[in-house]
Amino acid sequence: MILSKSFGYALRGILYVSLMQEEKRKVSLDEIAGQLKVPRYFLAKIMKEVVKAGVLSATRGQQGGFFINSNTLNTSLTTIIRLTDGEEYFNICMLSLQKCNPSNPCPLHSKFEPGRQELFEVCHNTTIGMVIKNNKPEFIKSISFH
Amino acid sequence: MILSKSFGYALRGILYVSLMQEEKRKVSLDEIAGQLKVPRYFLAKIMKEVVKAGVLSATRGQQGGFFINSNTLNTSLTTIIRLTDGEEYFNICMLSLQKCNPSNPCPLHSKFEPGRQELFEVCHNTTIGMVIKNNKPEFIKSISFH
DNA sequence: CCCATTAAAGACATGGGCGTCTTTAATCAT
DNA sequence: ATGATTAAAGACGCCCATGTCTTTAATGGG
Repeated sequence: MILSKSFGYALRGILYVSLMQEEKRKVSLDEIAGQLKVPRYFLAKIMKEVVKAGVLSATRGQQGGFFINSNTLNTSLTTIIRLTDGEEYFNICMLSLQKCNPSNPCPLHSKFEPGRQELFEVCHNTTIGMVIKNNKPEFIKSISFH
Repeated sequence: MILSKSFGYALRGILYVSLMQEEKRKVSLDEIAGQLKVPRYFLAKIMKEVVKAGVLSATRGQQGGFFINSNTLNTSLTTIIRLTDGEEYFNICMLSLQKCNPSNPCPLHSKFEPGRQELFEVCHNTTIGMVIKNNKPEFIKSISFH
């Protein structure tokens, strides 16, 4: 697995809430999990972190739920990866060598660098808002199919 | 983790054996694990698979150990990844969507494709022999440091 | 032939990602 | 106010990658 399952759940959850927000309504955990066919309780944990990080907002109680805030659409994929896959994700050596770094590289460091850099750039330059922009009719379906 | 720890252990083990082979000698598991500072018993399991796949050869008994064969230097990184991270590694959707594929892509499929392709190409086009070629004096050290 | 040595094979333990359930706290409709 | 609804928080279990140990089988030295 290049990225964790948690990342997929988090991103899809955020995208779903952002899409629904066009209708100015809050979205409950049950709705998200149901629509995206994602394990409800597990998603709850992840969404809690997403809210804690300020990427989404949420209120409890009747008519409560998740909703976007001023950060949401500007959030980059790297921000989400940091939440779900850890701060160090982008620095871990492909050979799992702790001391590998640009100034003390492993034998494959330079080989892997372009691909890793490309993936990082894409994640860094892609925001939730940009993904939402490409608003195909089947968008919900495309993040719901199992 | 982009690639498993097992991949790092396998690759480093294969590289070590290949380097020692220049002195025409077999290498024991104890030597590999000791030199590379890798969990001995865990490495044993991985090396068994490496031998079973034909990437290295091995004999038991006194003066036994691991040694290279006609496949070793031509083995690509993708072959090793297939052993340690599974056949499907290169096809898994970044959002963990099972039905995501080029003809039914997730919203980020095309974004991730160039980076993934780059990594795949590098792995596919890089062989053990090519890595050995860049034979710096500190090569052993570079795959040994923890 | 016998024994030390070595990889192969299999049993078992651990840790973290993943998943489920229960309890608590907040919010709103009534 | 009260109760239904909702997210937050925490306890618990499962599975698989990782790691350890023991037993078995093969090989070569003496």
